[in-house]
Amino acid sequence: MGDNHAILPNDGEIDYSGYVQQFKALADEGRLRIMNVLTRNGKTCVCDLEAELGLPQSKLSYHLKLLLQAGFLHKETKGTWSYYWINETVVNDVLSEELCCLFRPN
Amino acid sequence: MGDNHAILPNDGEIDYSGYVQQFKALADEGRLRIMNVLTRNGKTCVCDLEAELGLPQSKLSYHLKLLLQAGFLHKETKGTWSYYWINETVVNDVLSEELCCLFRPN
DNA sequence: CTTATTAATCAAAAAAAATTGATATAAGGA
DNA sequence: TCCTTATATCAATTTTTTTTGATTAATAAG
Repeated sequence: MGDNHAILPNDGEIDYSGYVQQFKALADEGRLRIMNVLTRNGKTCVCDLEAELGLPQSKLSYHLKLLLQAGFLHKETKGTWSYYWINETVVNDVLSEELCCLFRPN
Repeated sequence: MGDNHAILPNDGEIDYSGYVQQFKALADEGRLRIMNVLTRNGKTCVCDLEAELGLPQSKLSYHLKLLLQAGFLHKETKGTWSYYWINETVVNDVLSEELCCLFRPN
């Protein structure tokens, strides 16, 4: 029990569940491709993602949900359309600058 | 096909497999705990990790292999002991500075 | 009000990953 | 050499995740 307690938390004090959820969300090629398209194109509706990625609608919906739940995406619904875009704050808190342009904007 | 070709690769040009492997490696609480212990303690042998983490040996070996294959760890064998430690270069290329002290040193 | 469109949800099946206990390997010491 | 210790590997099982196709819900347009 050292003085670095506040800086280096002990193993027992850490709640890993949020990190696990985030890394799981990124641990899939389809979802990384979604992140990449949204990084390049900005706010996009599901139907356009469907066209751009060539993914069936229900599959896309499933993967978008995981990314959204992990906090990596924002979502807005307008009429029957749903738009998704990158939550830069969350992405930047997780990913390195080296991954900029690939999965995080700017 | 714009001029930003070199900076923003198109979806089709990206090989995601390495990224997927890396995020999969991090997408597990046991493995994040291993990363955290190694971040805090530096080079450690498997038997000490076993004791510190309370994981059965074959399970630990399995998870260490995944982290090693993803590039996040170095490994050195001395006699019957195997020592693992963080590959800071690779970790830093993937994770944000905010994750410093948790899963990446310094 | 009927029909078409967009997207989310659901349940079943398929695929992938993790756990377990046993066995194998390899080094070191008696 | 024989025994012990440290670690890796293997095969079988269990668990988790993903895929698929169908259904539902909600809006909009005619």
